[in-house]
This record gives sequence, C-alpha cells and structure tokens, in this order.
Amino acid sequence: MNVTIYDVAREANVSMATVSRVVNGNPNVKPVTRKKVLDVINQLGYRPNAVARGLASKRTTTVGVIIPDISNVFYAELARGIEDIATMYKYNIILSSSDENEDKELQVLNTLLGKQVDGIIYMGEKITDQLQEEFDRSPAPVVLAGAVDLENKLASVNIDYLEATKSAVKRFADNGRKRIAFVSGSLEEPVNRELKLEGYKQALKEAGLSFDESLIVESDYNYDAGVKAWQELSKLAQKPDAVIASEDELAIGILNAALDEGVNVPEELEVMTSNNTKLTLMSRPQLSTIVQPLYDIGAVAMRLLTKLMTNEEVDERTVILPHSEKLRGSTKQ
Amino acid sequence: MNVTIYDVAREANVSMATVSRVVNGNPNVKPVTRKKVLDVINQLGYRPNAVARGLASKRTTTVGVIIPDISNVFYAELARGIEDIATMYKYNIILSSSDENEDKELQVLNTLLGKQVDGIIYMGEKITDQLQEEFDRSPAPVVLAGAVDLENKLASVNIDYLEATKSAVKRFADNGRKRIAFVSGSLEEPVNRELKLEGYKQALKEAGLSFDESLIVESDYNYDAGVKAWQELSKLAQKPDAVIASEDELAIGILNAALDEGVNVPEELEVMTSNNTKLTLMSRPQLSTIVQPLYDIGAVAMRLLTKLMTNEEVDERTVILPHSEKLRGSTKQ
DNA sequence: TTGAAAGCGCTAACAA
DNA sequence: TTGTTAGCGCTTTCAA
Repeated sequence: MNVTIYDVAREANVSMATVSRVVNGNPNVKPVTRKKVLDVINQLGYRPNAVARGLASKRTTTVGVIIPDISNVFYAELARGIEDIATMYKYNIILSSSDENEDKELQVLNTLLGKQVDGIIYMGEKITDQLQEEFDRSPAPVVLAGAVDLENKLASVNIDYLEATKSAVKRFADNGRKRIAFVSGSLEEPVNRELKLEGYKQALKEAGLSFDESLIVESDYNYDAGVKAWQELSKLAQKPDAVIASEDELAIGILNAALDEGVNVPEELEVMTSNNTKLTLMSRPQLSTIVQPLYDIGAVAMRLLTKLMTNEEVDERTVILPHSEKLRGSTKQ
Repeated sequence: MNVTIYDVAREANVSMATVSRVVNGNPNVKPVTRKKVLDVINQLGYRPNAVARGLASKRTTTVGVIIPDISNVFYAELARGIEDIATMYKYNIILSSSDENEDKELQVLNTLLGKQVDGIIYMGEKITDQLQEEFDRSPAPVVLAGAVDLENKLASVNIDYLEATKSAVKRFADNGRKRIAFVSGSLEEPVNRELKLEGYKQALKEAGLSFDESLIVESDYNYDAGVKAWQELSKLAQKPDAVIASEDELAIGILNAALDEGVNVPEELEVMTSNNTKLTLMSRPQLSTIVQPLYDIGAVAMRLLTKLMTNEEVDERTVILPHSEKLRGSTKQ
C-alpha cells in the first residue's frame, strides 16, 4: 500500500488537515509543526495523490492539447511553446492527436473533458459547427493556437495570415513575377480561403496581375503533396515563376521537385513558404519564408489559457502576434 | 453543477451501481434496464468523471511519456507510434519534456507518478543511477522507447545499434573509403560509446583500417551542431571521405556544410545517417540512412507497456526490432 | 494555529 | 439482475 496523507498525519501526531496545509504551502502552520510534518513526509517518502486532490478540489492542473499531427514540425514547435509555459505554471499536458479527423476530434475532446482537464488548447484549422458547439458548452476554457476563428467566438493566438500572405505575394510582384502560384491546404478551411487566398488575391489586384485559377493548388501538409503540387503546376502551358506555399514540408516538396526537373531556383522560380520551421534551413537553397513566431504562439496561447483557467482579467481574447519575412536563397532579394 | 452518476441513477430509478455497470459495459444488466439508463444518460448529457473513477479504481488509463525534445523529428515520430497504440488501448498520454536534463527528468517522473499514471514510457539516452533507482521503486511499469539499458534491467524496444552502425561503416569500407568519420551525440551516453562507436571500431578493424581519434566528433542532435561538426572535420589535414552521423538533423547539417564548401557528395564524401526520419528525403542529395522503424518502436513500446500494466504474460522484455539500410544520393551505391 | 468531519464521484465487494 | 455500502485520498468548511 502507498503512503497516504493519513499515514503522515498519524506519524507526525497532527491532523490530515495540517498535513494538507503543509503540502499546499498554507502559511497558517506553526514553523515547528511544519518542520515536523516535512520530516515525516521525507522519512515516509510520501507523494501526494493528484487524483484524490483533483477530485476533492475540482482542479487537476492538467490541460488537454488537441494536435493534428505531432510529427509535423509546425505543430511540434507550437507544442514546445505550450509545454514550456505549462510547466512554468505547474500544469501538465495531455496530448491527443486528432489526425485532422472531425469524429476523432469530438471524441478526443470528450475524453479530455471526462478527465476533468482545467483547459483546452486546440490546434487545427477547421472548427466544425459541432466542435464549436462542444467548445461552447465546455466547462473548461478553450484557446486556439496557430488557428483562427473567423467568428471570433473563441480565444486564439495567431498572426495576421491575410497580411502576411499579401505581403509575400506583393514581394514576388515587385520582383517582376507574373505567374505566381498559390499552394495551400484545403480551401474548405477558412484560414486558407478567407485569409491566405484572400491576401493573395488582394496582392495580385494591387499589382495589376490577373487571377488565374490554374495557379491555385489545394494540397496537403507533407512533402509528397508538395512534389505532386509541382508536377501539376509544371504541366501548365505557362508555368509559374513563383510559388507561395502555406506550409514548410509542402514547400520543400515543391522546391525539390522543381530542382529535380532542372528548374533554376530562384532565377526561374522563386519559392516562399509560411512557417519558418527549422526545415527551412535544411533545403538547398534555403527557403525564404513568412516568419511566424511558432514557439511564442504556443507559449502565449498557454499563458492566455492559464489566465482563463484562474479567472484572471483578460483584456484581449484574440492575440495577433507580429509576423515578418526572412529572405533566403529560394527568392531573389 | 455537473451531472453525476447519482443524478442518472435517481432519474432512471436504479442504483448507482447499475448505472456504473451500464457505463462500464458490464454484461450483468437486463437489456431493458440498460436502455433506460442509456436514455437518461443521453438526456442528461452525463459524462463519467475519470478522476473519480481513477480514485476509486486505482487505474487512470493514463500513461506518462518522458520525451527529450518534441520538436526533434526522431522523437516526434516515436511519439506518434506511442500515441496511436495508446489510443487503440484507450489510454491517454501525458507528455512531459525532459530537455535531456537530469533534474528535470526526476522531477517530471515524480509529477507523473503523483498523477497516478498507470505506466511510463521513457525516451532519452542516458539513464542516471538516480533515475534508475526511481524507476526501480516506481509503482508503474516503465518501458524505454528507442533507448537502451545496457544493464538490461528495464523493458525496452530498440534496434541493434552496434550491428547497424557496424554494417553502415563496413559499407563505406567496401566502397573504398579510408577516412571514415563518426559523428554522434555525447560519448558519455552508453548507446553512443558502447554500441555505436563500438560498431564503428569493429567495422574498421575488420576492414583493416586504423582508428583515428580525430575522426570522432562528439556533437549534438541539431542542424547547427552538424554544421560545426563538419567545420571541425574539414580542418583536418587529411579530410574524411565518409561520415556516419547518429541523427538526421545533425547529418543534414554536415551534408549542407560540406556542400556549401564545394565538396562533391557522394563522390568526394559519402554521408550516411541513422534514423530515416522524413528529413532524409528533404535534403539534396537525399540521405542514405540506417532504417530504424521509428513508428514501430513507439508502437511496440506502448503495446509492451499495456501488457505490463495489465500483468499480462510477457515473454521478452527487451525487444530488438529489425533494422535495414536505405541507400539514396548521399552515398555511392 | 489546529482538528473534526463532510464530501468530491466513482468502483467494487457483498448481500439480496 | 440489482441494490447497499464502504471506501479511494484528498480539500475545505467550520468550529475550537
């Protein structure tokens, strides 16, 4: 049998309540008593049972993190920021993969709430109506990290995806590019359709370039999808002379596929990506990119969540972090 | 107030025990009763409280995962295997970063045990004596994933690192390479010193090549460390004509640094890495590599842990998965 | 500054 | 097949 608070109390000749106070750093304990209790705790090797504590106090100091794919570096870097700040505030993280699958997301959310997490961090692009409903009735506060809620009902931390994309595309236009391709994830996802694609369109318009549907590719967030995307683009009668990709693995797939075809980068083709994960340094040429402060997005999201969980005053539930651009070999400076 | 099992019982005119039976799929319930209870559950939106359940049953269906760095693709791919199998067996995962820091590892382990996890998966290379002690007295079973315990006290899943390294180095020798460099993480870590380096030495010996200390570089598991490692190696009077690196980011750093110096790969320099993460496809040329079944290592480790947690018979606590080699552009075939 | 005691929501004998 | 009841280990009033 494990040693419990009761064992400590008996051994130290105090009540459970006093032991509890000592363990929880309650100041209302005489120093002598505290020392006595602490000694017994060490001697017995007592370790508080967080489950019992959770049941009694209704706080588990655990937050649920819903992540589409942990092996995607974008999400992994967000997760690092989340984890660090969680640790700083003494929370633990239950990490659950959603695989971008709606049913699994709902199910995962339910399990998390059943485990009485104090809060939820959601990464992932699409928030279905049903998910939104569940979030609404969730007893635990929810924060989106690196994701947007166009209806602004949920707390979230991200960057201005429209402006970021627009500015990247504008740069291409300023460099004299005429056939700028846009490769993103599913356009059913609001962030892609309403923000990134919209930014792309606005930039084209302002540069006096016409919109060409065939330069828009709905792809997926992995390397192979990038290779396929390029194969599709290079079949065009008028090939693109620039590509903006919404994710780094995808971008490297595009870049490498083009290089393997003998395309000269950045002379004939400029490539820009969107996340500035460490992958952008690993390609040759290295990838120019929109800079999202990934670690910070995760960290700020978690910090925001801690405030929500402890009912602290929060002045802004939608945090837009600054973005920038980093130019490397895949674009002309 | 949340709806509890008691509310359901009252509303359905049965006892708590019956509700509990229905929720837990206990067959000893009359179908009519079951339906009645299920209806009330739906109607009230009852969701079992896993914390209370954990306290009463002494099982939390949660496992702790200690990971050095979630943003390292090697660990992330292991984690995916772990998570998938955990989900399959209805376990959740508390993910905790250790940052390869001994104190943090101990502290994280303690927190995890306080949360009454049913089991622990540990990734990370070095198991200090103190950590080993804690594992020994842990009430929850422990499995190492992608890590070795040379003393064979802990359950673990990995590959034969000695043979894998030996065979890769032998290949270099067979290709006529004479100056084969070995770049790994800290040689204080048993897996590097006793297995990988040992395999390297054995291969050299069998090939009749002499061991040269200056070709051994203790590095770190990231891109910049790889760049530095190459800078060191290229300063040698007699430069290496092949490199075996123990981690993929590291390998890409080496590869790119060499390429940037104008070294011809694979003609002048062959590079081989060890993990076959998806990163190996992203470099140009693509990296030849030892193939570790990363996802499987994670998956098998988790599966093994489920057995340990439910006291199932386990015939082999040390699982050595098969490895192979994948040759790509960074080596001559 | 301390203690007594009533839960927290559930499981698991045990009895019926 | 169902119900009763005693915990699980802790927090949290409330009273002293």
